[in-house]
Amino acid sequence: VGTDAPTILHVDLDAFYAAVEVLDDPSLAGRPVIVGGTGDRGVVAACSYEARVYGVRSAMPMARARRLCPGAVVLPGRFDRYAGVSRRFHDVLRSVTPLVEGIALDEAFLDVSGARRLLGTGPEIARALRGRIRADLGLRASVGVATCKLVAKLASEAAKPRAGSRPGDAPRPGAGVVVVEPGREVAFLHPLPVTLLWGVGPRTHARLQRFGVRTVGDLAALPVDTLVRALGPAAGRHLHDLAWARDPREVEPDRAARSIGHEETYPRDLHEREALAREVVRLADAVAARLRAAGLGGRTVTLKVRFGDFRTITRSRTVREPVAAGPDLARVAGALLGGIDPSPGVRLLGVSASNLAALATQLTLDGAGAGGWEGVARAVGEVRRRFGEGAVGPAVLLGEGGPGLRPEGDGRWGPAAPGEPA
DNA sequence: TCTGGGGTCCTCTCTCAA
DNA sequence: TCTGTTGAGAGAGGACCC
Repeated sequence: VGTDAPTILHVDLDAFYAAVEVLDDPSLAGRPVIVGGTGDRGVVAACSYEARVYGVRSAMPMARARRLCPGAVVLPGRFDRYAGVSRRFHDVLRSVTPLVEGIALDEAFLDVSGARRLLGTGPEIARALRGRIRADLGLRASVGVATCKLVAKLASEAAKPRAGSRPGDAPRPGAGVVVVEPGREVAFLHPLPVTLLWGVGPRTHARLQRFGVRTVGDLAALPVDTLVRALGPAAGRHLHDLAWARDPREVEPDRAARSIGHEETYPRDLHEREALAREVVRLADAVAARLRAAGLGGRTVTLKVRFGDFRTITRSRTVREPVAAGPDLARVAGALLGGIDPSPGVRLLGVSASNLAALATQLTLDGAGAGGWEGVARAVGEVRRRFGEGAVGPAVLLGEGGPGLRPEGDGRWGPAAPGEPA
């Protein structure tokens, strides 16, 4: 048992995508801004606090968001730009400690236990970080300081600004930094709504409501056995521990990816096998490009199909040797597609690779292994790097508006509206 | 109201081998 | 030889997160 509790920070940029858009176009300041898929099937990826007053939330269908807030500025999003800002954000964090675990573009945990001697107390580091993010990036961050990840995360949530209560109201600034002192974790946690806990989504919440659980305190009062019966052993025990602020998870700086995939929702359902087969090639090509960039191959290839009625199935196959080349991925995924009846109409198609392993490049450069596609893939990567994503790609995609990957960001939150750049 | 795309982790079922 | 046990791995689905 350590005599000194760890000091964990959770840093979260406020309304990240929308804030970047305001940064790049100051005329948007103070207006409701919504970033996401602009087409009929798009969803909200992020929105400014001025939009939240109207009830707009992330993950909400864009059609509904537009109805709730007709005056909003709706933007398709520029993923590359956000990723660039995110890199600078993480650079700022790593200037404090190497123990930074990125959770998303706009969010990270820091273990500053070892930095305290040099840089001051947790709260002092938190305030300094906030200031540097504001000065260097022009963005606002909320920071939670606590002895474990869960409490730090909820503390940063508590530090966030709040939307006003009536349309047109200005947002209310948050505390910016919220500190939960060691020993105060349970008192902080128990009054909070149970839905704030990591792992309590709509389904689990519905189950918990049957036991009258509304707050984290209610959850903590439930016997573990009851929870295990209701939610299963892993989730039951885990949530019970969290409700008592027992969260031993460490900050892990270098988490390796477990899977790499691409999926796409179409503006209209696809019914024809040929069109779907072409899409599988395109998605496989996209996955292959990212696998190669990471120097990885996948042994398991999964095809995901969502039908018009939203029923979703996956079909997967595990092969002996990791594959990374587009044609190899496409062959496996295409075979899986062959076992599926597309006649009800396919809304979404996805291809992903898992069971990842480092690629044995030396063995395959001369085309001796992995189907002989490695050399070709290398050349394709080089041509795309020099001449753009559309410069070269699978022949089957010719006449489909260019063979290559779409630029990152386009369609990232659903199909674009007609007339928008595709 | 009509539901994105990037993922992670867990559970259940089945098969096969020891 | 027959039967039961166990564990690993694959495959499918589901819940959840940002």
